Amino acid sequence: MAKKRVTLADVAKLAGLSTTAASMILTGRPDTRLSAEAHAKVHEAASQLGYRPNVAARALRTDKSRSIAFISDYVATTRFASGLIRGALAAAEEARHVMLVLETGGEPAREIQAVQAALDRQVDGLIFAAMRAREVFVPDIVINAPVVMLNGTSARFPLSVLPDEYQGGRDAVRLLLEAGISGDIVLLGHNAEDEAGLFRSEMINRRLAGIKDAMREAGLAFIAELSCWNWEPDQGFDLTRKLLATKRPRAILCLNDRLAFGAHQALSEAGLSIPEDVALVSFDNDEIASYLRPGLTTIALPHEEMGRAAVELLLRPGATSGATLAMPIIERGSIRSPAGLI
Amino acid sequence: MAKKRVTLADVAKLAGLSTTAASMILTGRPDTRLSAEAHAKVHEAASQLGYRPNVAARALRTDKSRSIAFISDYVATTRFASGLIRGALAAAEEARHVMLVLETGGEPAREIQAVQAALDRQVDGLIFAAMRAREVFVPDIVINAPVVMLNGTSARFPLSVLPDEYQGGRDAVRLLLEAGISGDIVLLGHNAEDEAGLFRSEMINRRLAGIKDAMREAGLAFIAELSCWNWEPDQGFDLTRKLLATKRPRAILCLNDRLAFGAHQALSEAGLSIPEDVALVSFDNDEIASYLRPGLTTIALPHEEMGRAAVELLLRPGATSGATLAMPIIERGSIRSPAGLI
DNA sequence: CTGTTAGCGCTTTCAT
DNA sequence: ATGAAAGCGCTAACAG
Repeated sequence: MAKKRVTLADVAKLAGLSTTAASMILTGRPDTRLSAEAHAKVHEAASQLGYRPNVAARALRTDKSRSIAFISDYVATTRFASGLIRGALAAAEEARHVMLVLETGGEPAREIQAVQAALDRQVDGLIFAAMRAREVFVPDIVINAPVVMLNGTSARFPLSVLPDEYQGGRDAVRLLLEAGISGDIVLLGHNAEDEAGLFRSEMINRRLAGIKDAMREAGLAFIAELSCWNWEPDQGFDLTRKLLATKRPRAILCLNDRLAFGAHQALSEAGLSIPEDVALVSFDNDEIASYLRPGLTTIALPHEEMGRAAVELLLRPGATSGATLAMPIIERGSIRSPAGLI
Repeated sequence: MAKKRVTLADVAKLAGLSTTAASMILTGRPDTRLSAEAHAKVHEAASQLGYRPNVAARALRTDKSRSIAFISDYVATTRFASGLIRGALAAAEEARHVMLVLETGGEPAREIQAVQAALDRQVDGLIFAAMRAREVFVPDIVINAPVVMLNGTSARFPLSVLPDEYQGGRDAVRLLLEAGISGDIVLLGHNAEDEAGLFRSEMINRRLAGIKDAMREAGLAFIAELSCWNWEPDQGFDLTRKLLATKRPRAILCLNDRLAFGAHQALSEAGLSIPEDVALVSFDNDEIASYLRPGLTTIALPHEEMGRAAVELLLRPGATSGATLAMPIIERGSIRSPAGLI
């Protein structure tokens, strides 16, 4: 048992050639001109022996490990992460790279650990993914490898992959307008402190900017702006219920789907029907958006595409500018229920 | 720029010692007896230079890469994956290992690719995580490293980490009984084909076995068993609505939270209140379980603990038996609303 | 066109 | 108690 691993030397010996020849043939270097016969023999020997190159040895020699690191603050806390990882994984696989996943919890000490762990393994590049913050702290370590920021930005590293929040904001308003809604709209989730530049400020500011510009251009203003710190269903519920005590909105524009979920609950409880009495739009395309009845019309965060873009950017040699990805409009039935929509 | 990486030789030179000495001191071998002075000098030099060992080189020499592979069929499709990954990541970090994450989509070709990619990188062990299937296909490749199955089993590899579905099933019934419910219970999600041994059969069979045993022991029988193929909210909704046309259950035991979510919608629509009119219990502790009003009482899948257990098992030298983890009872308000429950 | 040689950075006998 | 030297598996100069 524990058969010794087959090495390049074994292959070369079986093929009756030197390891050099075997190496060149197997790595498929174009500039070399070995006989077709040699090629055949080496490939034959390799597959017969089940040869697999030792990546550690190769990395030692070439400084290329065919692996990248995906370092994120949180991976499970938010449903966002999995889409990001999935997309990144798919792109890495296509490029025949392997991905190390590391989580830091946003703690500086763990960030340093993570970056060093990755660097110690000679990764070919690093992705810093942000689930929570927008401006990401990247430990002050010399990083001799390409870096791309995913869903975040950093002063040190210019390459970022971001969703087009501004346009997303505009689209949300446009959907309402196109459904013939021209007033009595409330905004749910606006938070003054965000605008002041605190928690996830940039991200939300862009979204908000798009919303407000579109509203202004249409000559509209919100009849109420409900703000809260925590964008969870219970907040959406409470705020909406309170709102309904004094106002009767025609539409509620929610800053994320979880808030919309809570609003949906409050609306149902009040006997209001969606979308006839009040329409709902929101952002993210959270899983719950499709669970509601009617389904939530939402401006999606293109997580999978973002993950994919980050890896492609990382692996493209001279990449010089990042990517801003469109947020797809997912129409379900919470604004209007045309034939064919759920 | 692009300062050359500092190597062990640099440290040794600065310390005025041989690389041998530096190596022994830095790796902290106990059996060697170098002078305290030598220790001090080497450590001093290392930290001054910011020395970091090259893991690839070390792996080449020692056959230990301090990395493990996490190979799963699906990572993003199910909300399960992230908990599993998160737990595994935490345990790996504590053991100073790094984790490669690979996704196969359950396709044999990709499974082979993934295993080889991992093996090529000399991983110290592999975890096969199953999100969909129970019995996992592991490609027939010689794997000279420990393997543990996570949320699945394999004929080839005996070490598995599984949730205690049987006890979980019993607990669900017990909760109903303890709330004084003693009849008119319906089972939602039972699927005859599962019992026949198809899709995720084993997992569900154990859960069902626990439920049925507990029911029988209490001298109870379901007044209806609603089966469906796809355990999603819309199915739960349709089935429950249909049920309500002819029967008035006192409780619905749902085989997962998404089904319960749909049942909840149908119940609310019918003007029935939870838990007073009908109680709800289910399984998984999906995120949505906490979003509902009242919150769903559910038997949780301990994903994070499972991920953690898998890594610990993998890294423990002589591990010989797997782990079966308890499914925690998460009491919210869908069976009864005692003071303090949401 | 092919083979020999010299390392990549590290650990580990084996001498001293 | 410490160091010289060999070698893990591979690739890249350089000869032949």
